[in-house]
Amino acid sequence: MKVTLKDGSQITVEKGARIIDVAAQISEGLARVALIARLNGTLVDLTREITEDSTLEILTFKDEEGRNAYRHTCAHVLAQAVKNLYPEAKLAIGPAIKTGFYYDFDLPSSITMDDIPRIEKEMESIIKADFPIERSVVTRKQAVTKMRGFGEIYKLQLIEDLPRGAEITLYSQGNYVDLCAGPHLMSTGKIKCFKLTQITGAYWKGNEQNKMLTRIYGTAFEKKSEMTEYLQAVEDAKKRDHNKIGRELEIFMTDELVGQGLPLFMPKGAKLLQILQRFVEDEEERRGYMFTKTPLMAKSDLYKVSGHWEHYKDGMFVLGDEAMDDEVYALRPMTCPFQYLIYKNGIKSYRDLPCRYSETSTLFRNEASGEMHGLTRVRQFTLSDAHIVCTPEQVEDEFKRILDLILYIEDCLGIRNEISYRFSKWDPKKKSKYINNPKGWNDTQALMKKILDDIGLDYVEADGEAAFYGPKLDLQASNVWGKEDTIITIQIDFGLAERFDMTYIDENGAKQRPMIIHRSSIGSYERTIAMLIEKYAGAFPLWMSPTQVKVMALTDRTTEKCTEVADALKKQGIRTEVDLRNEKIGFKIREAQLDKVPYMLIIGDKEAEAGLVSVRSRKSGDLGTMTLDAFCERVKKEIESFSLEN
RNA sequence: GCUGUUAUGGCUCAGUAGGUAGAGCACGUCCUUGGUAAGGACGAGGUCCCGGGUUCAAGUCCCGGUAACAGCUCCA
Repeated sequence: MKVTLKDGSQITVEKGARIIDVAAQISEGLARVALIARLNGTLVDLTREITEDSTLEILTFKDEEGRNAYRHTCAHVLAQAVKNLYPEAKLAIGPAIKTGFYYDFDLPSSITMDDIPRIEKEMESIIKADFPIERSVVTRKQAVTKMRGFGEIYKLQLIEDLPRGAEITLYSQGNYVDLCAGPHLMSTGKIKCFKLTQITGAYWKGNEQNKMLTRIYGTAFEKKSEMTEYLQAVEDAKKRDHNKIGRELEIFMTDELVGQGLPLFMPKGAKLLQILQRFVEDEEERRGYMFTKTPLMAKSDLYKVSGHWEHYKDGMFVLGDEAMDDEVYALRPMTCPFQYLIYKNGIKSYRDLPCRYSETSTLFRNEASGEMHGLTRVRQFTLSDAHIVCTPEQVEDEFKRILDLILYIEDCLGIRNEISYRFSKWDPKKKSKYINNPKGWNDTQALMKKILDDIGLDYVEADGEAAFYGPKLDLQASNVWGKEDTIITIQIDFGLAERFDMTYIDENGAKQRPMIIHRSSIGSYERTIAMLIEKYAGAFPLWMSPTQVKVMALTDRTTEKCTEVADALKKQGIRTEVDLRNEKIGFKIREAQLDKVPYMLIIGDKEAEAGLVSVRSRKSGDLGTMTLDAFCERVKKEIESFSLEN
């Protein structure tokens, strides 16, 4: 048999040779690290035999697929251990995930982290026993009989869900048998090190109508050092958690008297928000946007026209009871309908388009109580929102302009590398969630795809993530917990212009239907600030630091001089604070460092006499003395260039 | 919303076995006038999240609520 390897080279093997033997034929070292293989494009176990001329790629822990098989096998070891310790436990599913693996169980009684050492110990002994892992292909009937025999009710449901004609395989190791597509390692002893990290609840099949099962998370590595490093990195990431340091740095707080998902911005946070808002609004104005300021609530009638009442009522804060014949109002969950009414105030000509309305818009969304998280998921937030009403021919150019603005803002914030792009489409199977106009969807999605491909954006497509009125380009970022959130979105709306009967008069005097693009530029200030806190661990770039310079007196002989210097800096527009307290300079510096103040100016008798300031940077420490003018120039240059260096 | 964990001075946390509470930091006063990440002394400060229950007695045990955290689900 001829086997073609990944590098193109060919080797000859005996018919029926197992892949592990082929690996050994290539090199002893490869056979040692081999985990699974890709045979003719399919992932298989190393025990699979070669029966025809084939292409073969041996996969190791360095390959994503190899790593997944390794961890998936570890999930089976976990399941075997749980079954040994809790024989009544029922198995659900147990896949590998990005950071490790999990397995879902239906347990007779709940377990806690205190039970973990026992389970880990049992896993150790399973690994030590080095059970060979065997794959067997069975008929549907055999699979059902076997799983029914074990009382594995969830596995039976999984078998039912398998499409007709699908190959059904069982994997066994010792006394443990699992319904599983594989592939797996050759034996349980191949697992070198693992750790169970968490126990939580999770719905069966991810559906909240179903029973809540017990999910045990874990991770596994080939080397202990790699695992320690990974666990340490997870710990370190948590130190950047905006929800922790955002409170410590007094950027925001919450209070149960106010309510869930309603953060209070403290002076530093409010300053940061103002800095970002001014930056965004100035840039938008430069790029041809007009600003509106519209009400935070409206009668339900408005949302009935827009379709939000039908598609989104549960997410709104409604005031007044329709059943009691009250006039019903609702806090606005979005800005669109308000700006559409402004557009409709007067007849629009094609000469008025594109019409770009922007608003720094406060919105209210009644998120479920378990969803709130720091500043990233809140019930009231402020979005840099805009709606561009344009002709169909202008959509492409406008879309590109929007993306250009967004990329500029990302660069200034220094977050461009943190962001990935998702093209969110509708799900034709869930028509009730969307405006039911398949042609509209297809046309708009095709247009959006063309634009994205033209720009050459690297994006992933996602079904069922669209807005109810059109497809979106979502800019996604992950937080320190590895959870992904939408930071910014651009949406092409083919539905609402019709609902609101928005028109423009074309060059021939005929009424036409415009297209609308919904977009944000910096996203919601809350969520973006959360992201910035985590990105910079609270040490914001100079241009957005709430306090840019702290002037501190060495002794009370220099208080006057310090005040003078601070006033001069403030006059230049540099955000400055003074520290005249009766404390040692080391103490004041320590406090300013912990506060992440970019620059500290220290003024003692020497400086006062020489007319200089002693400069310290939070990043590089003591920079020596210079004139105040020289310092000002340095700071201003850094601010104007949106430098991310300091 | 669901599962689990948690809730004690402004903050971070102790509190043993049910017997009305402690530390460090922060805060105030005083001493100290110090040169690039914590000088010293003294002092003030607590409805132990809220509401019920058990008990002679509840921060501690039980029930309900609220809020925070993690996961699930959701996120126009």
